[in-house]
Amino acid sequence: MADTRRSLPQLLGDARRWFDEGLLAAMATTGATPVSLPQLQLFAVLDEAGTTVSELARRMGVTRQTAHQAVHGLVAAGLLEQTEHPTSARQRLIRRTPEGAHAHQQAELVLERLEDRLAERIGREAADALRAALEAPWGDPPAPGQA
Amino acid sequence: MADTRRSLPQLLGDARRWFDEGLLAAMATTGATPVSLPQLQLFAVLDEAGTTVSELARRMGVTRQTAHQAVHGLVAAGLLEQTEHPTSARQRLIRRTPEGAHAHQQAELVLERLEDRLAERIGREAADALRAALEAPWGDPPAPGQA
DNA sequence: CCAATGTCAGCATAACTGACATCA
DNA sequence: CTGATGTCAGTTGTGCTGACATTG
Repeated sequence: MADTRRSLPQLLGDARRWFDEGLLAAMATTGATPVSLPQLQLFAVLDEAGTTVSELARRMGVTRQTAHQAVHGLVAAGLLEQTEHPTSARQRLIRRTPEGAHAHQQAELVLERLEDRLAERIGREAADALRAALEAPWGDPPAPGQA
Repeated sequence: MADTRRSLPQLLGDARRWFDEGLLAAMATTGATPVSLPQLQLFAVLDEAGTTVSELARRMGVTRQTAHQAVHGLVAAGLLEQTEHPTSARQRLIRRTPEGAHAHQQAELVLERLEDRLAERIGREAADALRAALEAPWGDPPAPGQA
């Protein structure tokens, strides 16, 4: 407590770790296919219809190559599959296998429970306010020159 | 928007990136000694009196070795120094050099400004609520067995 | 020819585990 | 002797950039 207060970045990091640890632990107990954190993140940006790797990369905010790597791992694990695009031969659709869909639902369920747990501990209003603040449009990080 | 809402971990990660990018950019323009992100994180857990590496590791939530590595880099950069512990010969105190103290203040100032900027964009109440929610005691991540 | 895509390969960073010497 | 500390070393994971073939 020597310091006035902990820095926001650090608090944000701790909060994220809280969720990540809970999620990983819960997924591990399901006994199913072990997934890494970035792979879970990839799941979060998937959609039902199927998507291309480039599109996934844009949604995750990483490069095509990074997304490709994550997809590759999940394909190898049998949770995703690549199918031919109906109209375009250069694009390949990424979709979940039945097992992948199951894991996906499992992960979303765990996340919901974690959020409920958090609400129990810090109060529903605080949890809602947290989500609201995070969902608000923050814009780009301020450039120092204009500060 | 196909999905109901983005996952909290992802939102938290984005928020953290927002601060990290702004902080790094601002620090870069000061022209001073270039610091990496983990090194900045290390600065955040320092105190005036001086601390041991093991203690810093505990505060950061990482292993002794990881903390040691970060300290080593900052010592090499001239921002930190290791001095002998007054009473114990096996412990070595980590303290800031004058230059390190300057960089530290600089970083804290930038962070304050970033938080103000955020308040301008999402509203003061939302920003305060965010900090309040993050500072609340979350406890340990829930174990899946008891869910 | 040009732009976007999917892919492979190499590199950098940052965390980890293992091991060991030192000292209370 | 035991435990905590500081340190060196190696390893793993995750992201990046560079390069190239393919296709619309």
